[in-house]
Amino acid sequence: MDEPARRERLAEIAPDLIDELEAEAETDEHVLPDLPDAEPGAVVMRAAPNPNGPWHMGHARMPAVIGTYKERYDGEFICRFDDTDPETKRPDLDAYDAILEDIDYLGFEPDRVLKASDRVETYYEHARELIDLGGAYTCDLPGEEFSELKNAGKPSPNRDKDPETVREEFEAMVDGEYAAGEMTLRVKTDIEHKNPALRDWVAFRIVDTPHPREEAADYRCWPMLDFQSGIDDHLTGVTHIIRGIDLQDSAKRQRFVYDYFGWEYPEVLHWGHVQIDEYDVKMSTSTIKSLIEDGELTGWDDPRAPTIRSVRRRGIQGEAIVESMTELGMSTSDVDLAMSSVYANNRDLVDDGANRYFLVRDREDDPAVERDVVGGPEAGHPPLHPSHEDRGDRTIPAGRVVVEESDLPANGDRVWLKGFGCVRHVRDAFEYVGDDIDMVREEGVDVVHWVPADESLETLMRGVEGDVRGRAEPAIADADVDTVVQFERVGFVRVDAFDPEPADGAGGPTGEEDLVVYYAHP
RNA sequence: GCUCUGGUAGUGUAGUCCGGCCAAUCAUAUUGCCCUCUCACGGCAAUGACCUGGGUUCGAAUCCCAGCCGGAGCACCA
Repeated sequence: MDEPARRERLAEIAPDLIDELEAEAETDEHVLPDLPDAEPGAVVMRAAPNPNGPWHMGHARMPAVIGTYKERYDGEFICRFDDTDPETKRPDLDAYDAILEDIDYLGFEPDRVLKASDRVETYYEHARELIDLGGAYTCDLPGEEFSELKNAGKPSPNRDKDPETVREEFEAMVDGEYAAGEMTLRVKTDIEHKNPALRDWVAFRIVDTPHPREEAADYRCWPMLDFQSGIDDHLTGVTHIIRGIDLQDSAKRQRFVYDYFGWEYPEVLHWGHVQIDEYDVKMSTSTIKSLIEDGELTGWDDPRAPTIRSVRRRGIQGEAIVESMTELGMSTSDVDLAMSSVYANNRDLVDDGANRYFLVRDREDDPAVERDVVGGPEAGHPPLHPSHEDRGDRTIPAGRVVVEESDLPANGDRVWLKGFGCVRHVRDAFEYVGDDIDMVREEGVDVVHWVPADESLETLMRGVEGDVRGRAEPAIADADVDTVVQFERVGFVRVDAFDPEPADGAGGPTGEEDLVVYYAHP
């Protein structure tokens, strides 16, 4: 009895059990916990990336989780670029679109896209209001001096300035009358708060370096993340903030501002850092950036880089990443994501569509070896997909063939060239023995992949572990660029290009190849 | 140093709030078997965990205390 039949039968004998079964199946699909106090149709969340480069794998967690909740609660997904530091975390002008593209690849589309650097006037207005409420003061103490006072629980001498002076000095900050480091605007919190991290934090500071965006290049007085983000979350109606544990204290800091304004703070969830196994390269935007600049990596989509673009180029579906990311749950402890989990999800997605081809690898420790085939048909005809015979067969010319050395049988032994037939290794040649499949089924002859020596394509297979060269069967020329195929007994790859241009960095095509593929996973 | 926060199989996760149905769930991983002209897909099975020590209790992964180990913040970064 198959699944639908079983269900039908159950519906006849115990209709109430069916409801129970369906209810269970539904909750099981929710890998992520329910959001606290979430009203369907009234959930607003934001991803707040810093646009300082394309995303690495760790960044995928935010859109994956927000997007998944958005779908569950029919909520809103805001993408807000927190680009308020033109200097130390200087925005990269290409990164805004690069990040939106990465989100799109993951299968989500933000309902709104905002840039903090467009909203500076709004932050100024709220700063003025906060000053009038007595909630902020201008402070000209050097950071180190303030830090000492703060750690001792002692106030800055500027703390009790009257609002008029504060207002004047803040306007002077806005007007660019101070140089970097000369003046800040601090939020008046509780200078004796038991957590030193919350004491009178900086809301605005002066940055001399102009913002790279032309629209924002004239501003010198910039808000700090906690101020900007706190104001924006309220103004854009964010109901649920999801962020990393590095921002654990942010909510506590921002609450002081919310209290001054009489606002209600959103629900907050924190999660730990994600580490990903399998990569040698550290998962950090700046590290990857400098490796690319040094030519160690061929770009953001180099298969050795732990970036979204890299796995995308390898033919891994965004959905596979989203599934793995949501499976990580929402725990506050640091987690390791096993790439094998992404691979397992991806195999599910691509196996059915991936046509099969042969690639004979030529590696130092397992070189490709050529042999003449004596006798037998002119070509082999393995199917394009074992589960879809309707897709037809490939044609692989025999004659002189190439196999991987480790697949070469000892002299006098037999091997089955898949889709062709059984041959015996005799005096450096393959003598055709026949096509009786019982030799495989009952006599234990191994089945191996092979390609013709002459008609095959010079192939470069790029992967996490580095580049591998080899020869692909001619029929792969029928595969479209950008499709995922499976090299039997090797793994899934994405067809990247035919007759590729040479690359400049370390690794990549030399220009002599007929085909470049990117290796996804076994 | 001060302040947060966390510790369930290799990895991730459920269970912890409201103690018993938990000799602990699911996924992935690994191994073996079946299927198979792929080491894919599919099917079956095995492996493998409650940080430690006390306490409360008839009973503790769950409550309490202490300890150990980890992560984060204490920036004019995000």
